[in-house]
Amino acid sequence: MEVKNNPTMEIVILETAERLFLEKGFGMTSTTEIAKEIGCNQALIHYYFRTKENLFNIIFEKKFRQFFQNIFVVENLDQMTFQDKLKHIIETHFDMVRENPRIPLLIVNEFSRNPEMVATLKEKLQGVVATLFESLNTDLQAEIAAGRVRQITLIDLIFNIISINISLFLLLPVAGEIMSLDEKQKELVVNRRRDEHVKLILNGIRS
Amino acid sequence: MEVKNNPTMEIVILETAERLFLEKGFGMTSTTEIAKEIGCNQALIHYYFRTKENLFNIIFEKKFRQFFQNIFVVENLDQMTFQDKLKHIIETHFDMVRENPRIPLLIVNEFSRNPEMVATLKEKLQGVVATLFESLNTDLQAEIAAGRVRQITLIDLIFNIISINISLFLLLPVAGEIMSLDEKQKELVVNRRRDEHVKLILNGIRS
DNA sequence: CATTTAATTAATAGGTCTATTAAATATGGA
DNA sequence: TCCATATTTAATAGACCTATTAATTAAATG
Repeated sequence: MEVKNNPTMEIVILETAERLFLEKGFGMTSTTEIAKEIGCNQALIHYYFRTKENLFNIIFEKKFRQFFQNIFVVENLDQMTFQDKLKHIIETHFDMVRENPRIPLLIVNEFSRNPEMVATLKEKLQGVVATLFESLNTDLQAEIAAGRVRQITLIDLIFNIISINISLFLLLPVAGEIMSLDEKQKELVVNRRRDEHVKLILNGIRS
Repeated sequence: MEVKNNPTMEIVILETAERLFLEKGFGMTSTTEIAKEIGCNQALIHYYFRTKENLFNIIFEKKFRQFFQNIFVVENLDQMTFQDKLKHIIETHFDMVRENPRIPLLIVNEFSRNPEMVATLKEKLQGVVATLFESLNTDLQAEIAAGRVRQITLIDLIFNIISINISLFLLLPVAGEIMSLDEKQKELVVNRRRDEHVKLILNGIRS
């Protein structure tokens, strides 16, 4: 017996399911539809992943990690000023969300369907971002002590960044429709907002 | 023949359906479940509302209007400074979202299920908020001209307010779970964030 | 080539969902 | 009270969904 390990079909299923789950959510996506999209037999989904729930959980966990592990990617920020660090963090986070605009919706929706899932996953993330946050907090406290930044907790600052970035991509489809924007105009808005987010956060914490 | 017009059951159905649609979304809520929750026969849902889609649309339209018509409730702001007006608007909007924390999720989800619905509804809202925005824009331009506020469009300012307010309530369930907050602690966070949002927006537009 | 294992499909059981229809029950007015 | 109308229920058609099983085809190995 040989381990076949031909992962192509398994990967095709994962990719197709990921796309559909992100587009339509768990409840509105059926294994029948995933199979039809691929052009294979519906039983094949269950052959590889047993249940729809299991398939979803694999994808959800991947997306959850992807979102939270890369929430703030930082390298070589040591010699920057606090302002420049922050600008870099905001922009990097913005770009990450732009590349994964539907993950926040997936997470929020999944949480109301199954809160235990998030509870389970959070334990696996403990300490991943802790070191960055610690270093950032040292900087923040120094800035506050120097009177260059108003009194604010790191958690609030981070919440501000995440909030403003993800809500843009949550709202953009609806806002674009209401304001009758085409794709080209939406792209312009996104680029303008990228600068605006930096200004808002940096100005917003001035003392 | 007499118009019976006993709306109690119709109202009970609407209220129950609204609660379930807000909790679980369109796809994960069945008419069977709505009926079971009420304790009536499932056919009754269809007797009053014909289809699940129709029932949902009635509720969605109501929630959509509720959210956008009251997006900025303003009365007697005339003699206030721009800063105080803005503070008042942010806090009023915050409180409205706090009372209706799941409407944004409903709207965002429904949009990806059926974009035409939002397109249809937007026409009915044209001009509702236009007058407020016009008056606010006059103030904003004056502040910018006076050098008290940096260069920013009204639309970006409004987007900032809506974004920061709604994302708090979108993220709070997940964030609360990740940070292991109980209901009491969550309430404290919400109150702290209310002040933080005012500071962030007001500081964030300083020149 | 023959045989074993893997991948894929066809068929289907069992469940739930939406929507309809016909029958039963309640209600209000003459 | 009796009748007409409104409300509610029981029953069910028809579709789709998840998951399993058995049969078929493909691939690998000796």
